[in-house]
Amino acid sequence: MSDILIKGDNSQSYRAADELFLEFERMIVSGELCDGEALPPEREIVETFGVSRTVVREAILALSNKGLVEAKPRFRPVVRKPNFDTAIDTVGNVVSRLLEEGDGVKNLFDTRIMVEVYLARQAAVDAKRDDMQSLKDALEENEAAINNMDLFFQTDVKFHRVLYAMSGNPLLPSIHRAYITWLKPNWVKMPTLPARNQLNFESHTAIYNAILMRDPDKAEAATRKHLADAWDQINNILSAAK
Amino acid sequence: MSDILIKGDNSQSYRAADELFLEFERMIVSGELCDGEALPPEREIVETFGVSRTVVREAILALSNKGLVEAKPRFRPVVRKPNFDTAIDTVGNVVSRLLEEGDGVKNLFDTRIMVEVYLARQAAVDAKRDDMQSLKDALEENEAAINNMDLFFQTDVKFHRVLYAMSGNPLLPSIHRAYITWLKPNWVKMPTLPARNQLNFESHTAIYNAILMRDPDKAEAATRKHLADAWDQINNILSAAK
DNA sequence: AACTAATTTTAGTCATACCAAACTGGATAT
DNA sequence: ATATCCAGTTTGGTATGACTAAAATTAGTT
Repeated sequence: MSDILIKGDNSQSYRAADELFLEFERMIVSGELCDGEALPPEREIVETFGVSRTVVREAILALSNKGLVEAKPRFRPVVRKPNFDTAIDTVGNVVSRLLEEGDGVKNLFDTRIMVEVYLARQAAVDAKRDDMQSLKDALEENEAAINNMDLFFQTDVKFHRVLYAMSGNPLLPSIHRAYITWLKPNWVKMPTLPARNQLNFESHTAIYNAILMRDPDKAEAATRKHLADAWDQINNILSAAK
Repeated sequence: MSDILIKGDNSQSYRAADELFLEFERMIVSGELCDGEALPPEREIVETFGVSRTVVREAILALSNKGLVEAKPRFRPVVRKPNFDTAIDTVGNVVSRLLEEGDGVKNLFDTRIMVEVYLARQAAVDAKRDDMQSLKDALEENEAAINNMDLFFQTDVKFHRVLYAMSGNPLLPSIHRAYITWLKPNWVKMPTLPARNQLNFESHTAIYNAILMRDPDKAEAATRKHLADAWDQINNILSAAK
């Protein structure tokens, strides 16, 4: 099952570039190389580690591909201490392509329903006062932006982001960001109408009210309806494209 | 927010290796290069594309880092058409290290609770007869393995896998695999006792029965209890290690 | 047909060289 | 003193050739 990982983990690296990569990875994760710091020049690394520039370049390239350094062409690679967002970005392109096949977008959207239904239920059970205030603020910003296309999208995203943040789990905001990143390409294709904004705002309100009333079932129902609407909108775009 | 992605997307690649990488990526995703097929020798690619071996090697390395080819040292890289499992493997090492920090494992485990609670509730609502049979089979295999440490772990994993598969969403099995991969290192450290296996089996039974009775709330409760137990076991290991 | 030895091919590595872009420090202008 | 500009230096991207050890292939043998 986990052949690939096992291989990657326990096999000694026979390539010098791999070992150098691991060394730098260790230094970055341990903080020996700080975030934002630039890597030494390639020729200096050559001297330090006694390997050829070929090896150094391949190691740096690997760091770049894994998102551990940010390497613009002709600039010194800058150390980026990895977090879950960068991890997601690392696979971003591949995932985007995978989503284009078959029901990829639909399947991803279904997992979003899964997450948000859970979050809504959970919020209805144990949302704190501060969180409810944040959610209310986001809701009001959303309402105020109904006639502003761009701003409405932003406040829409923010409302959901607050829901994710309310979980108190720092992984959830990263997951939310991933959903936005991967689903946005389908989203931006559709024309935004004030009428639709109004509908979405009302859906948000329904979710908020259900949570406020401490009614998990109602919160779930409101979330499902909202996301079902959203999917219809995306799906129209997708099927129109065919 | 999505600076990194935008940069990666719209900036023309000024590095020849990047362009070659994109060309191969396209060929792999489009199926022009089939899964399992070996890449041509480096020197042949040099001729075909009129670039130096340096560039070819860097492009291939990038493919390898992204999981689009499997490159054992000294062997020709083998094309691997990407799927969600390989995407997860690509970030596997980095994520593993991230999890080691702070409450990383706990946070990941909490998302697992989120997913499985949802799945259990959903199964209670709309599980099909075939799915229930699969779940029952897995449960019986699990019971039969109570006195066999390794086998119990396998059947334990399988029971949960059936739950993930019942969603009908092909992304969920990949997510399940990710959980196993990332949480297993903590799991294998603990001694397996028949008594604990018995407890876990009974938890599985409770989940199964709740789903069978079409009771989402009870299914959720049983799942939460089971995973809370599991977390206690993991947590004992984690805190003992400190 | 199966096994083994000799040969060829190839990935990994090193060294060197060149170019163009980025960087540096000092001179000049404001 | 600060900003601007220019020349020299450094550095990343690329190309080329060479060498080694391992893999793939072929030839030869049983």
